Amino acid sequence: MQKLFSSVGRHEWDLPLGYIPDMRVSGRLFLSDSLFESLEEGAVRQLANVATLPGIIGHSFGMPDIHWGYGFPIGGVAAFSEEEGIISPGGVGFDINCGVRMITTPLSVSDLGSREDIIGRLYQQVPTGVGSKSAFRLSASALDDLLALGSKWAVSEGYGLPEDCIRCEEGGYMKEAAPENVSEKARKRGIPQCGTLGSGNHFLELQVVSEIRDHEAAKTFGVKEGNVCCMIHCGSRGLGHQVCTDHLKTLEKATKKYGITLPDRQLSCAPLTSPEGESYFGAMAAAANYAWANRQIITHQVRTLFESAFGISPSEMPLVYDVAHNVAKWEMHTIDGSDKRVCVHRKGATRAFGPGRPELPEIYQRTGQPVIIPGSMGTASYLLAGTETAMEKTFGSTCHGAGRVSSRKEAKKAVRGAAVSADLKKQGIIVRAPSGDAIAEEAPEMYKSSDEVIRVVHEAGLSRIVARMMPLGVIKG
DNA sequence: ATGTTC
Repeated sequence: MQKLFSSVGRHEWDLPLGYIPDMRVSGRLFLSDSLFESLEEGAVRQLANVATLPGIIGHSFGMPDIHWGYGFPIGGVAAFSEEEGIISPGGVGFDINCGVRMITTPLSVSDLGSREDIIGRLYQQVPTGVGSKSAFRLSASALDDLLALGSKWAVSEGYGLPEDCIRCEEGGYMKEAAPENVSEKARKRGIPQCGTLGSGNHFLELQVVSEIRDHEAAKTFGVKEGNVCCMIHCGSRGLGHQVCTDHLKTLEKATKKYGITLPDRQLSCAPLTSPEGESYFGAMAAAANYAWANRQIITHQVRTLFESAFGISPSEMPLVYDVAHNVAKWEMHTIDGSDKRVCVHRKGATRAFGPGRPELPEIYQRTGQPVIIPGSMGTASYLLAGTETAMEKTFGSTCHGAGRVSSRKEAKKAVRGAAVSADLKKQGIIVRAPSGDAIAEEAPEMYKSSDEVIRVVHEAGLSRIVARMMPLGVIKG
């Protein structure tokens, strides 16, 4: 695959116009030589397919964790102009605003006591698994407020601290949310699931900060070596999935209506200025808000448990940041020397805004935004900072994690959950999940190393390593 | 990712 590309910088490669017909811009892939070995032809094809979409600006980008997805590659980034551009659910993903947040604690590993005990209590507190339901009751009118205001709604209901919201992208909610564009079916799925983790690679993990690489930024982010922290990775559950399904149907028709020709029907889309495009945007934003509220309520559950287990107050467990890695957003970017409003799709990619961006809270103005990249189960996670280079090269974007190397089906054939758990326990890592299969599918060896993906984004300048965290215990769906 | 195939 590598010979298709030309080198244009450190770990930076160009997929030229003409790889497939009708590309409007070239592809731009960030990858090391060793990661090229596992690059799928299908993902390259998808990178090129995205480059044919109307109104695309700059390049169709692939992050080093790129892999084959629905329509767009996972690890894909594309920005579209306000005038000519489109919006596509394939560029967001089914799990709208799947994302990650990180909370610090003042505890050291020895303060935790029995890891089995605390992980067991977290497992009881936070429902996990496919179709899991929350003890938390949400009325239909509360759901409307939640869809409009995300984390801000959750905090106003008492599930968090006021400063939590400013430590989320968008302040914890997208103002463009249009709850009225979320179907009854999606609402029905969403009502019982708020405050639940879901399944697959979603997790809640206790980690220890094992290494600090940038002491100044770590201090600003409130991260200390040897301290325990908590990482939460989840999304918009059945509600977001249903929003995607519903709008794919209308956008498939809209694609025809507006005379857009596509190399792949999974790229169904509509002009950003069309009623269909605007309707999806509003529904997507509402689903994104659901995901922020979901992560906020889970945060509250964790803080409540830690308060009773260790006697520490919620304010001693501040949020470092909350990042979205499946979403499309309006952002201002400098293009050919002038500021332009563009719609940036990040699908399995994380915003990595550098210092001085007005979207960032005052505390992170000098460092750039915290970028949270989870590892697979049992492997390191990273905290990084956004950079000026990301602003210049990738519309302020970086990777989102380590990609799979084996399918879920292959994983279940290859390993047994009990054996994976036993192996991790030998390393001192406790795992709780509703089924053995859930653990087998997520076994560390079924994923690429996050270390290599992180090395590429750091060396390419798309973000800067601040700290590395190792898992202590994890609950999975 | 997902009431794991309306």
